[in-house]
Amino acid sequence: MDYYLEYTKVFKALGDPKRAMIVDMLSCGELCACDILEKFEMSQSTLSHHMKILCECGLVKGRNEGKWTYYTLVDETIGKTKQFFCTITTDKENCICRDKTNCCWRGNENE
Amino acid sequence: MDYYLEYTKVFKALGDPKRAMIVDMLSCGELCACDILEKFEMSQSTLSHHMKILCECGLVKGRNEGKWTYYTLVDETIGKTKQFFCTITTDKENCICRDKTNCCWRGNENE
DNA sequence: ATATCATATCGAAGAATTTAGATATGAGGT
DNA sequence: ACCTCATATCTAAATTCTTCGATATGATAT
Repeated sequence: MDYYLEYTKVFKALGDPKRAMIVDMLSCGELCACDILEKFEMSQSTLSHHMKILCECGLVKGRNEGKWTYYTLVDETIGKTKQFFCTITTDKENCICRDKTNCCWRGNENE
Repeated sequence: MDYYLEYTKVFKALGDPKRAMIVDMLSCGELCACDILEKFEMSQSTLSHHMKILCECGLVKGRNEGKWTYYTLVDETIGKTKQFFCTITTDKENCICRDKTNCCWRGNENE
């Protein structure tokens, strides 16, 4: 069930309004952590934590330049996530609802 | 910031692989709770809790018929959520990154 | 080499989420 | 009326998330 897990990580990352807002900010181009921090009322360590979550799910990537870290959105992940969202919300031949086994999700056994 | 909050609820709901899988199952049409429960290794009360979260964010709605509850996806929410996802990941004139005030997210003060 | 700046990591507290068992509700059947 | 079935709600334990202060790291400037 890695398939679901991969994309639910992205959704979980976007499930926090501050992180969704950070993504929105990055949609117009690269920003460094300090630019983002300026806009929010949160500590530097909290922002760093949120950026890590956004990076770990693949939605954002960081680039170091001198003492700064610049962040950008990752188009490929965005595209794949849109695709995933469409897939799970659209009728289809090979949907899990037609799978007759009763084990489509059993925790971590297949990870 | 109700705008972000509204959709981040949907993402949070989809941020659990079991719930994403339930949505996938519903994509081919209405199912009752017992149909869904059959496919998963989870207790009835846990499923009921997950269905509540999916309903509360507007992604799913329930319909009672006799002793059964039938669930379906809500197309309108799906469409709006796609739109939101596109908006926050696409460059745009009125992006919050161009908003010069430094208060775009301050917790609940505007709710 | 030392000081400063930007960012990351650690550690801990509090809040929220996930889960299941027990119980409640409400519809149907006998 | 009573029993059973499907689902919801309550409660509580375990886990995960969020946040921040303190500290570490690593780059640049003096």
